[in-house]
Amino acid sequence: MAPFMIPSAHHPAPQAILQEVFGYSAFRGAQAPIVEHVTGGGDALVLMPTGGGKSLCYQIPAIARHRGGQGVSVVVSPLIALMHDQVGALEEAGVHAAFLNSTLSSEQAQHVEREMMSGRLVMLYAAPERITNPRFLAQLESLNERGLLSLFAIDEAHCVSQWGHDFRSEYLALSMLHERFPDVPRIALTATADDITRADIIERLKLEEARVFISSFDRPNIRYAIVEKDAKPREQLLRFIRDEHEDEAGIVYCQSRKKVEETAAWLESEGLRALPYHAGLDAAVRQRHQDRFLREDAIVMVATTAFGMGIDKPDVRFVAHLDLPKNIESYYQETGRAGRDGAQPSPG
DNA sequence: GTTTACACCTTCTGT
Repeated sequence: MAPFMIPSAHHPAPQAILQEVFGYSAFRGAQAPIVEHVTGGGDALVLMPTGGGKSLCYQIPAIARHRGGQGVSVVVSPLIALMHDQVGALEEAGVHAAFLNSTLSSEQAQHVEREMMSGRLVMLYAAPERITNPRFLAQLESLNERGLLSLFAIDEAHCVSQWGHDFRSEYLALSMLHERFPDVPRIALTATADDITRADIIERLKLEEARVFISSFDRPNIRYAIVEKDAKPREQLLRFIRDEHEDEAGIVYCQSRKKVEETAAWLESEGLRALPYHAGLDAAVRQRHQDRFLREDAIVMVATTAFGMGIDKPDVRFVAHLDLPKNIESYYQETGRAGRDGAQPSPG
């Protein structure tokens, strides 16, 4: 048997949870020191690329601390779809997790709140708008007074920097978690963080005391190429797809909804299976297009930035940008959706 | 200059 980690006085060994709950025999990369640090009550900022196993970095501490009698971990998540995915996977693994969001009926929400307030729940997922709501904060206070508020995990923490300043201001209000619950440890995680974003997350979330864990962001199977636009960029794109990615799945990013629709329609008229995706489309249409992209082969998704977070398709073979992304992190984040399976793609 | 999402159960009137 491999050497095992020495469990702390109060928590079961993380390694045992990894094996028993998730079925893995060993931690990858920096997971082990992160899990140990957070389980022991330390704050952390985790920068780990797509596919690096970020979720386990807070889920295993949450389980360990719950088993150690420390109660409920609260996970801040930006999207309802992400909450559904995570909670579904945890329940399948036999972990008592739930979300609170606007898709629940009031009866369902009350049930989740009872599970939370009793301390039976291991992990509760919610959006920052819910977390910073006064009624919800009062519930957290009550939980904390009884020693049953175990951990805050801020998932996709680049949203603090990306959205907090204008689009979703509640992201900035998350700093209150530290002020109101100074003894509850916090872990923030993201796959996107250059120096500026990282400093902004630390400042906005008041994570100055947190230990920072930075994994390598090199994705060796991704090739980056910048090509000068010629007079007809759409035809250039079509040649790129036909010549280099015939019958393969890929994503084409455009800056505006209008350009998404025009480009998708044009590619389709040229015989490709292309679908548009942006936030102005009907929810049912968005869902249908996303499902087709995930399930079928060789779909080209033409999208705004609305498409991407939480998309876990292993065989995306190219990510093309018809317009320049706003900044380098956006570009890195968007191209990062290619080649999750490790095979050789070639984004442009 | 564009594009990104969550949550609210809050009011008024005439019968």
